[in-house]
Amino acid sequence: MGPLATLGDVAQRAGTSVATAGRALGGYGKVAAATRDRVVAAARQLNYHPNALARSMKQRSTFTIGLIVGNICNSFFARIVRAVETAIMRYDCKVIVCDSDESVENELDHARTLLEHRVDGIIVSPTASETGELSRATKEIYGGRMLTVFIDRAVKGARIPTVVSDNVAAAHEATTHFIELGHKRIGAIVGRKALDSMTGRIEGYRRALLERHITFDESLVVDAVDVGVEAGYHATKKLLERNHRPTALIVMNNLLVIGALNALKEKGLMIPGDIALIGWDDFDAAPHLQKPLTVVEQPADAMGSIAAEQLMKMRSKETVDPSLHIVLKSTLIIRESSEKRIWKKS
Amino acid sequence: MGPLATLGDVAQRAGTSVATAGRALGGYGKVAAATRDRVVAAARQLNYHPNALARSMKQRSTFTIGLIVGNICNSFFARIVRAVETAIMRYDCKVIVCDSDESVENELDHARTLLEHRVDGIIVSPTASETGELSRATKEIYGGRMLTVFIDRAVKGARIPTVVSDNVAAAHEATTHFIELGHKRIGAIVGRKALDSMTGRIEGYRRALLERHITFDESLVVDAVDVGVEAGYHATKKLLERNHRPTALIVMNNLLVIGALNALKEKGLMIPGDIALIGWDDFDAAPHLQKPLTVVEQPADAMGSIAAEQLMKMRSKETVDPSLHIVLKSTLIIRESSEKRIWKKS
DNA sequence: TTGTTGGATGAAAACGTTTGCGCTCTTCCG
DNA sequence: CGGAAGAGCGCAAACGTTTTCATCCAACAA
Repeated sequence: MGPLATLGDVAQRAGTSVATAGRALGGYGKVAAATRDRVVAAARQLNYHPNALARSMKQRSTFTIGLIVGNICNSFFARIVRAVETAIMRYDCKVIVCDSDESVENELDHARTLLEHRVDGIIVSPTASETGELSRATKEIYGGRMLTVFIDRAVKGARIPTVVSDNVAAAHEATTHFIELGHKRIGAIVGRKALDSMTGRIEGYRRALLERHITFDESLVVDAVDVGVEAGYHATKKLLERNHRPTALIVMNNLLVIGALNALKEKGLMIPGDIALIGWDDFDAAPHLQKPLTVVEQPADAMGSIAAEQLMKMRSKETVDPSLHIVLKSTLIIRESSEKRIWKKS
Repeated sequence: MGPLATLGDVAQRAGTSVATAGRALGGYGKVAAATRDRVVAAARQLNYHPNALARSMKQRSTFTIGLIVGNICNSFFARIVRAVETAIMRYDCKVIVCDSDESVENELDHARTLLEHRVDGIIVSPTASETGELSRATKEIYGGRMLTVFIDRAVKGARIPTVVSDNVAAAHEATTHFIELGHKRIGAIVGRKALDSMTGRIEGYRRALLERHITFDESLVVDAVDVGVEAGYHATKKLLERNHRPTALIVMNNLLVIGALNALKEKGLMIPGDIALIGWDDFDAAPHLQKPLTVVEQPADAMGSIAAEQLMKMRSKETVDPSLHIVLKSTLIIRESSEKRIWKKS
């Protein structure tokens, strides 16, 4: 199981210098056809595989980018990962995927590691929403030395290109949809209030209410604090145990909505009879739920590939305006969980 | 945005040699406390981040492993990814996740790339089931030069440690469950027949039938050829259009079952009244489907962490029997999609 | 005083590539 | 035939670490 063959070994076997062997295999510089053949044959015999570390050191580029997402088990992020990978592949680059588990600390750890590995750039769905929380990071890593693109979430005050979906508009549309169905008490479960994407969604929700002259009741908006199934369950339960229960509920994240379903089932509430429901981010099983789920669908694929392309632009020295915000439209997919119902006098 | 600070820069600023600076920051060798402080201060001022490439070159270890899975969007694999990551983290290693998209070609491309990056080892859910198909790969990469552990699927004839779940037993249990409910015509949708995991599941299904003296009807087993939602849809449709439709259906993969649901809905068939259903791999939404879905749940977390630990053992020169097969038990989670029903005389 | 430790340091060699430079040799033009 | 051009190739210097080895110096025992 000895050590791997090196360029030196190949050169020796082919009877050339290391330089020529490198040129023959690497496709740079000039080599005679006959020499190239000898080298290639030798390489095959020795099972030669170039050492990417050494190459990267010399070339000062790793042809690798990093991608830090909140939680790979969230299908929204999984789709982003795939989209970024396929987009990046076209530039002959690789992607290192990291999972921050929605913790600022992990996120920075990963960012640091990626920096140490000298990736050419990173795409991050930032866990914090204010530069304050990651001030050292922004100086040290994001935008300091590292080409960075933010995805899914913006960071206030950071001068970094960002690709997001239009959370305000989407929440506005979802809320209006409920209002037009006659709902007046509309609850909202948000992930972490502090996340930029979440504040946008709350804002859209608020605006839609005000527009239709419904007072914005702070107590109907519950912060699940965490972004996960468990958190969604507890937040929903808390909301349902209020004395005057909402007739409709918008759950602003993929995993939270599962938790919400758990809570609703436990309470024996019917959808949409007792309470109507809108989730965030579509998923394969959504049309097959007991009541097919109405969702706000974010363009995950487009977000991923556009972010990747921005990063590749920056990598090729094309300057990209650091205050660039690309905002993509979400769409409301209406299914039965928010369908019309007959109102008993309330 | 100039180049990153190097150890040389730090040494110069601290007034020491490169060697001492390295010792101070790297925690190896002996340094006087005072010197260390000077170096650390200098490093902080210069925002020094060690170059992992250079370090790895010298140390001949990257503290990184590769993980190649079939499809990151399949929640079963997503869970494996997470499990491997958390397990590997305990060894101060990183994980590079690759998505083979269930194609042998992509898988080998990724394996080669990982080899070039000199990862310390790889965990692979192999796309092919026979050494034949990846003969070059097994020589060049898996088991050739690279520490390898297979996960989820075994490869016949490959002498490589493998962690799988007991597919035969699980399929046997699921099928028997159906038989005990009175079903006699039980259909099966498999992913790619050639996949080792799939042959195991078919075998378990077959044995259960024979045990109860039900003839094994080849035409009830449909190979979806691909492992994806679309493939599941087409395969199920094909099966349903047979003249004598089955009364129960086992769908042996996470994504296929969604496709099956699509097909069933399109045909207007009720679950379990018209056709009972068992899926493979649990998912968050499964209990909330129109009819909560009975599934075979594989221990994805355990598989991931055990595979990781095996690999780490091998990495630390501990010899691991290459024919080691670790087989973990799956469990049948019974929900309503396979519940008892009243039989009209058939 | 002298010899012996041993801790702290620096010089320099590796790790495996890529690449600038210079050398040789052929070819081709005037 | 003289000389320019340029293809083909090798030497050696990088890239930024870690590590071996030698050196220096203080401390200490004889």
